[in-house]
Amino acid sequence: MNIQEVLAQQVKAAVSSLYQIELPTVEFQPTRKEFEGDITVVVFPMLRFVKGNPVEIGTQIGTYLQEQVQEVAGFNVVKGFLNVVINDQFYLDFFHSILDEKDFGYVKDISSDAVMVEYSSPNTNKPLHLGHIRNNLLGYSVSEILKASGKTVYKTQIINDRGIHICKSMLAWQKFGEGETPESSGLKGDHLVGKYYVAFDKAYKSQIQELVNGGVDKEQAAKEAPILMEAQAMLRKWESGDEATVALWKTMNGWVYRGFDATYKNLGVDFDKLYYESDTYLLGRDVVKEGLERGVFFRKEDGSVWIDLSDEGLDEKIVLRSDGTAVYMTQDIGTAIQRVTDFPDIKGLVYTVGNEQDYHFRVLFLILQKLGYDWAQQLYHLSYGMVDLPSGKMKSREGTVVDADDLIQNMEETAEEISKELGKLDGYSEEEKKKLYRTIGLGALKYYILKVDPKKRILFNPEESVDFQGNTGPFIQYTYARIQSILRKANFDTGALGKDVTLHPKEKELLKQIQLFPETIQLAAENHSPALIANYTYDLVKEFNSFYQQVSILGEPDESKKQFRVQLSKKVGEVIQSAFRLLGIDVPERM
RNA sequence: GGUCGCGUAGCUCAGCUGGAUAGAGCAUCUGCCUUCUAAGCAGACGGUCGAAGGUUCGAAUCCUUCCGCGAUCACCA
Repeated sequence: MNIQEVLAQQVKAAVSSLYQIELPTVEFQPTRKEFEGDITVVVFPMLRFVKGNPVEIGTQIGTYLQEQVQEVAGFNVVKGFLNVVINDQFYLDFFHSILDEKDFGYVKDISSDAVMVEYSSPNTNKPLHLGHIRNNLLGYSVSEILKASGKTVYKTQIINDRGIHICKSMLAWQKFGEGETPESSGLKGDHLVGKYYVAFDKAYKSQIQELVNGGVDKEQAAKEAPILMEAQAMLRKWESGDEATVALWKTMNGWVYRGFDATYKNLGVDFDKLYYESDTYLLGRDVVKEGLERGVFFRKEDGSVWIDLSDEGLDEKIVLRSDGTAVYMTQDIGTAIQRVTDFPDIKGLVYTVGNEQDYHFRVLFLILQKLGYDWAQQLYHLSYGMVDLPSGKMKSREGTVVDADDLIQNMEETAEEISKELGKLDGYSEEEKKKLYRTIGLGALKYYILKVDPKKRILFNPEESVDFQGNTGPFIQYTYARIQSILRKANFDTGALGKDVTLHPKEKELLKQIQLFPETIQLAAENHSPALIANYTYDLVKEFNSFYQQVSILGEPDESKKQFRVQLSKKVGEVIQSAFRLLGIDVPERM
């Protein structure tokens, strides 16, 4: 039981004993640094039940607590704030209780109810960029956080492997590629295919211009450009199963998948189950037809099928085209149902998709509810803000993107430069160094993105790049490395570990912060927010560095105290590692 | 135009279900490496929390209106 739960009961008991009144709740907050105390009881809300002067009431409750509760060592009252001092023993007991616990803070008995987290879900016509990185990091991290909070989690993605966008790359490759392959060009598969996506756009634009110069109206030119019409024809051939087209599609998608795999591996993300749109794009149609019979949907005169959501404050939305083919929404209905069929233990789905699709997911969830699926109550759109550049939105076809692979490589190179300047890596082999640069570079990038509230849009300035000092990944990794350095030099003697040492204020602060880890994980899981983990870790690390600076660990003459500090440092290291694992960030032994 | 989101220090961000004098980092300026890693620590400077009303003992936080930025409202995905 943490101190807040203990005190809540005791405060209620105090009020009951002093005033014969039952309080429904007690409000707490951490005591501000400028006052003495560890936890603060806010008296104001009690005034609704207990009439009187807040300072007097606070003092009376404080006196009661000090007399009756062994953990309470003292108190003071400022205005309506009762600051309670908790004795060292409480924190020491807490520390001993978690000393040997592995993965402290993680929930160990995993619920049989599962959650499926979808993330990444790229189109297969171009390489991944910074926007995808945010998506991947968020999805992966939220998955890990949900696991640590006690859920079974399946990570998945839906690969958008069909459609006009892919035909554009295919067509451009046919026209301008001269048989180029990843092997012949030395290009990564996704980059090669992306190159032809850009090539298509260039040709398309110049054809439009030609038409316009020839006197054609601009809008019409955009529809009639020959290369676009060719692409549309190619899509029709693909849908009719034309062998040559399908073969080319398979070949080029294969290149892209190998490229994606490399990037995913680089980023350190993975998936338990993949879904391909080409496999599932027909599935939703049956459901829609069935829903039509049950009156969930209605048919318009031209044969198209719709749902009326005006009762929910939304509009009518199409779910099937007049020619009977599936739209985006149809596929998503089918995919959701397919997933629950494949994994019957799923009680919820988390969709990691940008906030430009907020409306789409509101509609999707409503439709699934109206179709009567009980799990539809548990759907969550993890909506995140776009990553924009100072020049504006990233657009693959115009080449204005920060490429994922390039960015990762840049980060590693920056880490290498800084490491070399600092020159602390004597004795490391080239291989070890390389691995370390990766750890640090990726750590900087991942932390930079994950520490921001997912809802907020990120403005990424490549010129200024990502910091390595202050509230950053490397700062936290550095602290971890420092701790490991101490542990390498320390002799462990748990027998000498004192159970009744007097705590230094910094030690107490550290223990308080460690104690917050389990609830922080729960909070992060409820809010689907890795940012809460990042900020927690930062606070812990700041606290440790301050401790490290003020208090000598290995130089402490009292063996009992020294052992305590060594063990405390070790625990802080473990929590840093556990927390960073939730963010998908590695920690180094040295740096 | 309707709907949704965002607006906190020069910049990037915290601020939990309303609570004490709104916190960090970067940048600028001071100190601290003969002692456990200075990617660090300690400090200074920097704020009409977009604006105005309202609710409350108490508002950055809740409500209303307005302003700014973004997204979205397709038989595209």
